[in-house]
Amino acid sequence: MYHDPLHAKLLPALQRAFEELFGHALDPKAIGFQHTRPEFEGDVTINVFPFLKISGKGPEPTATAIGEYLQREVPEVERFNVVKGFLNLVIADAYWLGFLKEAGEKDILQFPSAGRQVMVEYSSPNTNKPLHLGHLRNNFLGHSVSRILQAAGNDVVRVQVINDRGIHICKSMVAWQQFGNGETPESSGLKGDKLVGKYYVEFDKAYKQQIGTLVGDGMAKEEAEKQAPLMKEAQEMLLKWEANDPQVRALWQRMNGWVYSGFDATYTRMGVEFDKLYYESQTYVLGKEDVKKGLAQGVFYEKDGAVWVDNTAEGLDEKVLLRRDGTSVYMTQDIGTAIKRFDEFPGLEQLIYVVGNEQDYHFKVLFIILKKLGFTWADELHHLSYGMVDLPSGKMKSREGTVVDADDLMEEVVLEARKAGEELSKLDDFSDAEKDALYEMIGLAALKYFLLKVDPKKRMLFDPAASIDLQGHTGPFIQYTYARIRSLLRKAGGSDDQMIRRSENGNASTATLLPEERTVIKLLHQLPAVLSDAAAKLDPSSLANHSYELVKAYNGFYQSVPVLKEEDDAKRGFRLALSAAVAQATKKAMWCLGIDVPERM
RNA sequence: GGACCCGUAGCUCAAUUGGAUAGAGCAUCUGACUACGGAUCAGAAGGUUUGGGGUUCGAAUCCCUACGGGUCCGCCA
Repeated sequence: MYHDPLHAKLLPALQRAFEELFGHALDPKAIGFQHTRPEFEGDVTINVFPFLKISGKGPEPTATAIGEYLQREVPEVERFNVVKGFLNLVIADAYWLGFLKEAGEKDILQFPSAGRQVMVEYSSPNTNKPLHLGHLRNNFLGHSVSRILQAAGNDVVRVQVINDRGIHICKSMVAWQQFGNGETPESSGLKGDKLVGKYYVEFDKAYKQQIGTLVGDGMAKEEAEKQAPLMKEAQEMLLKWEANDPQVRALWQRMNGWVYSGFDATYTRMGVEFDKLYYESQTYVLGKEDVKKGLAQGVFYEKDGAVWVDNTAEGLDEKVLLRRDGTSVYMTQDIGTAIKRFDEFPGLEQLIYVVGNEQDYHFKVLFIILKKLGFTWADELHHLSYGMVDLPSGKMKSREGTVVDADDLMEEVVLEARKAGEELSKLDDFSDAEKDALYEMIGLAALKYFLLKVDPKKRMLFDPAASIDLQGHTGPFIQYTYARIRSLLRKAGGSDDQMIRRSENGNASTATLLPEERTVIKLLHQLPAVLSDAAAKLDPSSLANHSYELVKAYNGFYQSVPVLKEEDDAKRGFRLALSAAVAQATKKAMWCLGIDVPERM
């Protein structure tokens, strides 16, 4: 748990103030500190409206009384003003300078370890289709949340479940057998996941034709869907797979192997990673015993030979957990997998599922069931539910071919970054390899930032043109500011350590902070609280937006205040230290988003 | 039929979770380059926060309602 150091300083004094002035204890939670709006003088604002009943006075006398007390008792409070019911406190420069020194000496975005283990599950693709734009939002979110939690002092385990079994895989396999002529990734030059995806589409096409023929012969559509030879073959194959038929298993492993190497390439380019993989072919048997145990305990009940859970008391429905034939459903295996994870990781305290909001209901039910089964950790399960990504043309539909492929998209943003870079950058001394790496970094920053800056729970529109934009509220804008500061520091000569020592000199003689400097320091000062909040809410967007605010303020400062050109050594040192601190914090904040920053661009 | 999510500038998004005159970017217009890096900065214009009620010192935010957009509700995964 992170507490804003400034608020922590003010709170005890406020409590004393309430005792002494109004003879009333103050509930710490009732105080809502806010940042003073730029149009007023001050740094911290306290709204006194909630305390009028306690004080027995009007808003202005109440605020004035508290302000006078704080100014007298708290050294950091230099002066104050009162506007309506708002008490604006001006914090002394010495406080901000002290904070800046701290920001130079340590990573303000790395909290001490709390020894708390957290698992984040994300990505979790099917092996019959390549990754698409929706997976990008999922992966960037999951990866970013895992890094934010890590920065916030947690021990994070990243996992994914690979859906490597089932009728959909068999469809690809059947189609490959029939139409593939032994084609492989090597022979076709296709990425493995693309090749398998191609046969999944082939299956669908041929299957539809067969249905059409049968319906033409007078068969009802539903019947035709079942009777089509291809579907029968796929189902037979699934049975053989379940019976461990060696030939089917061999083909299955071969084709899944292609998919995995394809996925690996995509993940590598995306820059995401996993500590442990779960495969559904192994986990789908889990959960049955747990459900039976629950049945014996009376948590579940039997009806028509199947096992059910009744969630009507919770405002939900009844749900089957084991079919009449004793086989499990999707929910069963999710129950078993969750239990297995807490067994495998005895120190695990929290489990986060990054899954689209179309599964809100599923996870609600899952969490209720696990709670009913009596697991104490059930309260620490979270569904990080995110909205769908829409295209300007509407929803992505695989059947209509309007899916945006993840590999294609990454290729495109990098290409755009290259185009822009060749016009803008002055990096003639860069080798081709260095340029490649740079454009890769910039293109992916544009894409990641575009997807992460929006509140995850909201449905968002993916505008291809805007996503490759490098100006304004974008990832590359932040990268540019970073590179610019690094350039400044290089020109100043010396390491960051020297900057910090200079800032100590600066402390003594920088009597008053310029407004531009103050604005930047305050935004920097807020950053740890933003990180803490992002970790608590599992929301990278707040960190993304705040990082933008910070570098934007820095650019304003940079444009109007001289740094290297400043002749006063103390002032120059201080401004360099401020720049170094912004660069360092920005780099870490971007790391939390999974975005790299370049030294030059 | 039932449940859940969303609706903010022309467009894409913010708004410290109930606080001050609702802020940014893009697009449009105006200004700043023999540059501490112009992928930048300064400014203008752009709003009945979907409509209507309510709660209170105070509402984009909470409640009710209507409208609009989306999702889920299978002995599928």
